[in-house]
Amino acid sequence: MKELPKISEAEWEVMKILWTRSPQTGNEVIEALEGQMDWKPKTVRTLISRLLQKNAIAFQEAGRTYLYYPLVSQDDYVQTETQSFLKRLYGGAVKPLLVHFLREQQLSSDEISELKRILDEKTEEGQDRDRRKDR
Amino acid sequence: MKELPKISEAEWEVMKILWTRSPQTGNEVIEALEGQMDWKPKTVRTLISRLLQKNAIAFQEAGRTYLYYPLVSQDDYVQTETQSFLKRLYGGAVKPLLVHFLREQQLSSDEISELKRILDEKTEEGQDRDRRKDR
DNA sequence: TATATTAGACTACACGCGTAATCCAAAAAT
DNA sequence: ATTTTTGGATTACGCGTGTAGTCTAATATA
Repeated sequence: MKELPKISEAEWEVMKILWTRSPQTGNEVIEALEGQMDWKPKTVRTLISRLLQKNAIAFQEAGRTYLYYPLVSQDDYVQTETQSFLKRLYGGAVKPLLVHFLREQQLSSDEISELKRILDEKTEEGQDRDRRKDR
Repeated sequence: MKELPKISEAEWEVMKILWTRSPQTGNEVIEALEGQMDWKPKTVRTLISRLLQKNAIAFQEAGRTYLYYPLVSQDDYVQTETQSFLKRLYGGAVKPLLVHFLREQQLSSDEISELKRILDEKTEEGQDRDRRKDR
């Protein structure tokens, strides 16, 4: 897998805007963040510049202005970040986190059912793998 | 809940040492990190100082040297960090993360069984709550 | 055409962090 | 007693980040 540029917390907000819709002009991004982030327009433009430098986004020229769009997918991002987060806090072991969350979180019956269904699928795969490799 | 001091990644390594055993002298901490982190002793001492300033740890004097111990619990920490991580990446929604991990991770049959058991418990609680509040 | 506006480029600046080195007083060693 | 070692305090320094402000060239406006 390729190296994803490191995106800071503030930059992340900009990325979210561009992930939900793109391409957008700087002003559109600024507007989208308004009232939500309480940032001066210049601040947003700085963040955009930094994301450009990091190759997290790019632009096409549209007359006198630029249309920005993401170069990395949110999924890739969430994936990698989650991985490193887990490593840091849970020593890479996913189960403790899962246990923690299954226990602590408010989950609706529907959600619980869905999670169980997923686990059932995993059980089958697991047995499959066990047969092939572990025994 | 009280405010937990912000602990950086490097500082976290020091905290882990003190969480597994405390109190410890600076040298003990340095030794415990040796070979694992490739930090100069002075670096570790800097981290210790910063943790003191942040009130993440404290010490008792023992003759000419100090014995350091944590002031915050690892559990509290993991909890808060996880919370803010989730908020940042998953918009606070836990289910997508759970789905993601249940799907992607290698889990043993035993682990899967345990997770299912937990979900079963939740189902009961959920029905309970439903009876009391939702209907 | 002269002027005001504006998008993007460049500059600013303090604070946290990673990564130490230097300084100093007290203890250990000679 | 003098010298060496050492734990802790203080200082260093470059990079990333949050949070903008200034500069400039082009465009919109009067």
